[in-house]
Amino acid sequence: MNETPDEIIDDTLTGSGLVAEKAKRLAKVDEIRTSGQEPYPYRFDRSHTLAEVRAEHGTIEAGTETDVHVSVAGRMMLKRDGGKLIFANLRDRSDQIQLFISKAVVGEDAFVAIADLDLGDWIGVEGVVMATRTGELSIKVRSMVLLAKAMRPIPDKWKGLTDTDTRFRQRYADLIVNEEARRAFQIRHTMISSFRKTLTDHGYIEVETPVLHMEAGGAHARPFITHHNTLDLDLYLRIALELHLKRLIVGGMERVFEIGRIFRNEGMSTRHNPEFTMMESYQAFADVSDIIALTEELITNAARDALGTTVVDLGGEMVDLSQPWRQVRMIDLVAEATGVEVHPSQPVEQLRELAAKYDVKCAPRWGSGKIIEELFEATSEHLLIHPTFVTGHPVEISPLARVDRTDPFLTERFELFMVGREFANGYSELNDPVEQRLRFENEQAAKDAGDDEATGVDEDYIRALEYGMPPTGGLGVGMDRVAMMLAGVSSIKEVILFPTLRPEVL
RNA sequence: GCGCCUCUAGCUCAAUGGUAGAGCAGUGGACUUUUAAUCCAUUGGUUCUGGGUUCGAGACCCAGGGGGCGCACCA
Repeated sequence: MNETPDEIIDDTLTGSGLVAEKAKRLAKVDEIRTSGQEPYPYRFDRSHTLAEVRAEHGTIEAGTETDVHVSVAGRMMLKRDGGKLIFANLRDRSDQIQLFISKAVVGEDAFVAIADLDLGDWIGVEGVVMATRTGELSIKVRSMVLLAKAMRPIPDKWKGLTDTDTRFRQRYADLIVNEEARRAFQIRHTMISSFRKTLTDHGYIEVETPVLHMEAGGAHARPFITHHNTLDLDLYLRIALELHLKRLIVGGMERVFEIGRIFRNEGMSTRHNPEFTMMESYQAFADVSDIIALTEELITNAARDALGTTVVDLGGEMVDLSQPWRQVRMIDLVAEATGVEVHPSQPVEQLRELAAKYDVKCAPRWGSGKIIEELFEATSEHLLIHPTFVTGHPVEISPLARVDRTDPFLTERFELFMVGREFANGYSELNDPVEQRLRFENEQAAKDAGDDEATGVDEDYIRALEYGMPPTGGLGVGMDRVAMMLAGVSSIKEVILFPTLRPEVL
């Protein structure tokens, strides 16, 4: 190396790779500091969001200028330099508006500073609202301050980012350039806030229960295991919200819900992320029929709030959610699909034979109820495009649900399906502590037999039930899937800001 | 975990086994009503990594890595 450091710097400053680009922008920051300006000021007072500017003045006549002064802030997304006149596009969260920068108005120094901005820089401007000759609403800039210098170039100004790896790893960059990504997360936000409103309107109160569990109960799933040092105790990240929320019903809170992250140590796919968001709600004195009605209301309201319509695209078919949703028993769907009547009271051998016809492989310990569910999944689930409440799940696969008041082999339970996917699950809650203990013991037996998704006996939960839980209806909704449905996307990663990915090799 | 596809400039994409290119971004210049501004000039490469075949590899082969899709898993 016989180059002097100066020569090296000169070299990077004349190149245009990423390293050179960053070096140029760092040099600009130095220049700004040298000139007595602050490249990263602490705050900026804005008078309007861009959407407010548009709402208040969007209709002014082409070629006119108001005397309305505004201060706005955002990221500079485009710049069209015209010698003594610069047009730039400024974007904030709410909207995008054109900036009209005239050398004669801002003066020589400010004009040079603006011309020297890079796409992606955060700026605040003060000026008057106007419309150009072509009618484009603009802000005639009188002064500009840099709010934060961008060191890296933003991705392609009109094709955005397409590489899914980069989009999910660098979500910040995705959000800067991809309008659809911003839209999906706006829909997700509106949906969640709609759920909160519907529930609180019904007298529910929002609670928070532990993420760290002694026993990973409330669902069948492999848990993540972690360790608490002080207690020297292995703990599980929750796989469901259910058991703690029902303890609160025992405590007399009557109507509770939680929207929370749960964790399942299982495969990842377009529909599965290891951590995802569940909404669970429990209502004293209610049964499954009340919960079915609530579920319809929650999802229909969410569509109306997030999309402005109850008509949604379900796998290419436009469906009005405000129409009544179908209810059908799981055993009836299986009978419909196979032409054979099925019931969990049947001998397991009969169902095994039927399962074999449909290529459903049965584990030796499965009973009739579990096989019926597998048959349902193999033959019927994927056909349920329109919203459908599948009801009457066998007792064997529903350890926390109450037995159907007319059929001791079934439970008062439903799962909601749309586009062939499960969205929600609810039931009349089992509140008899003696029966609950028996159900847990069956689970324990399955666990002992090697089922690593089965749960053990939750003694504290039994103790809670022994204090008395009123009749209760409960619900669980996979919020990510509702968001996917409303946003019209086919991958769960499109509605999770930072989906789980393998570590990046830098 | 298995199968198929994919990875080239900051971004979006090209390139019969034969000198790695374009558009945007960047840099220099012209322009006071642009809209992905336009026009002229121009810089920029570990072709994911490591091996191999070949006179010659971005391309073909092997191994590894990231991602996508499908299957499995997910009551």
